Amino acid sequence: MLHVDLDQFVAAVEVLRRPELRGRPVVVGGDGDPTKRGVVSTASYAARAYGVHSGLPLRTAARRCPDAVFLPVDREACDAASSEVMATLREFDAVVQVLGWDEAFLAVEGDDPEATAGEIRGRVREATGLECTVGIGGNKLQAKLASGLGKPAGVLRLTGEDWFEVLGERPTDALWGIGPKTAKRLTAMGVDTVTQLAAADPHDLAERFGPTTGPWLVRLARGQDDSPVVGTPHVARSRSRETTYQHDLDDWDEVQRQVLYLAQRVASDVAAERRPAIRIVVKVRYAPFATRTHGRALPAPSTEVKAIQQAALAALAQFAEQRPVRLLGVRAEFAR
DNA sequence: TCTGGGGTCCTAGGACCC
DNA sequence: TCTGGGGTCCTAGGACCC
Repeated sequence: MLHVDLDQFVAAVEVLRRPELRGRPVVVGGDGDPTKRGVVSTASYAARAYGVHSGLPLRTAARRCPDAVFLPVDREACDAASSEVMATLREFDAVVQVLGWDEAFLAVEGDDPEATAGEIRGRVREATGLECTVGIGGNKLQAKLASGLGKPAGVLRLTGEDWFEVLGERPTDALWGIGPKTAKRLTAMGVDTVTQLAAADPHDLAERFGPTTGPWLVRLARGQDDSPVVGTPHVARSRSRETTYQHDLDDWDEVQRQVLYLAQRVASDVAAERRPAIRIVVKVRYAPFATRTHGRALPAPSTEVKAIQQAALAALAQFAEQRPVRLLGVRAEFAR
């Protein structure tokens, strides 16, 4: 099992077009203006040396690394580069599962995965000029963790044998699927490391985290994962559009107009999908950051702009509080 | 000078039914 | 003057990932 992960993908796409940026701190995110609201999508390794990383507010990034070049995300260029990479991966004799722009799993047979990994790195570089890291593992979880540890421009193997040697003493949020909230809850139970989580009682965790999540956490810590590599194209469950406003909206009529606009954009996405939506959900983030959602089922499955806008307005009407708004979102759900 | 945009999955609680 | 126990569906919220 291989996991291919492009190095600093969104920043690398910009460097490809502007070679003079190579080696420089490049920060991509928002609309490229670090004085506005927005976060870092990808920082080049030179920028990461200043403590700039994905998810960091752009304004903070500008303070930490004032000499960085700030750029907006060029979606079309990233789409194109990603397609080229994935087409290159599909030339190999393997089932390929794409995850977003810059990642893929490859289920490959063969007794020399390091050689295959090296070949993948070479072919991707040749075809696109982009560097990637390849993780090798006995399952998707191991391969995914391996690519993260092997970055940048490397090949690393992580197996059941060396799993605890490499990860055992690390905090639980080193695992794929455990974030800061879950790590904190685990710490409160006296579980700090991967080894400790692996030794936890699944029934005990089921009571605290639910019947699915609890036992899954233990399997995660043990490096166990039997999920298959799925090569069939991804079918979206939902489509959404959202906007964070540079200035909070304090006029509810304006909020209604913005929801209608977002609903119209979602409707055109839904129409392009050629699958009717069954439910519309409106998301409101009140200043400073409290987020609420309300939804409304469509009277009948539909791709119609009017029906989707009407459902969005009905969903908006369920919000009791008309306080200043920072963010609005509209999501359409498809039938399962 | 806080905290994007686009997704997925799971949980918990209430409604409803038998 | 008390009201069980399941099962299922729907909704809102939480957490996580890229």
